Amino acid sequence: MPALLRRKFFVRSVHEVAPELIGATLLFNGVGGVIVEVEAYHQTDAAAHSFNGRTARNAVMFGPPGYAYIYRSYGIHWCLNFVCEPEGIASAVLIRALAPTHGLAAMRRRRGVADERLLCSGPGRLCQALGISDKHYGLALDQPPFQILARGIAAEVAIGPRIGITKAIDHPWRYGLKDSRFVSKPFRA
DNA sequence: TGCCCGATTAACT
DNA sequence: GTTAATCGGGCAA
Repeated sequence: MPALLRRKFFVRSVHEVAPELIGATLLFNGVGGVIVEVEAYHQTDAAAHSFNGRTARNAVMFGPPGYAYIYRSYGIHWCLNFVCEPEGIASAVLIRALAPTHGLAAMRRRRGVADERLLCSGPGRLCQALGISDKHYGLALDQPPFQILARGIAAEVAIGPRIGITKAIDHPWRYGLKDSRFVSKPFRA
């Protein structure tokens, strides 16, 4: 059984942590899969929610690393982030897609679709499939209901520009598992 | 208080 | 390819 990722794993630059999360396994109440797509957001990055300072919504980003930052997107969806860097840097990694491996039946029930590729291929879909919402804001990532398992072998990581943002669009801070069918959008070769 | 807009998704043509 | 759904944050007034 692979090692559980501890708090210390997240006390580093988002640009170091994000690619290392590719291939790790994320479980929430035992439901989840292999992380195949993430994006890094640093406080000095105009696209980050923490860029304009601390607010009620982003407060957990300004606290210690290793906790879940969850926010409402477009008034409809929930999105999950892992807070990184030493406390106060206010940076996080957005979890964008999983390859489902655990609890497929629960995911299909919550999502209302059968196709594996539509269960967790997108940040909003992933949260719906795992049952993650604002109730879980600020929870520790190294304790239940979260379980994050280190990847066993090195993963081939694809890199590209981030999706769905209008600021700082040129930074190549999106990371994916090379050739995975479960990413939300393909990476350019 | 009012207004604009977004780290999205699904259902359209 | 386009667009509606839906609501809290952030800022102007």
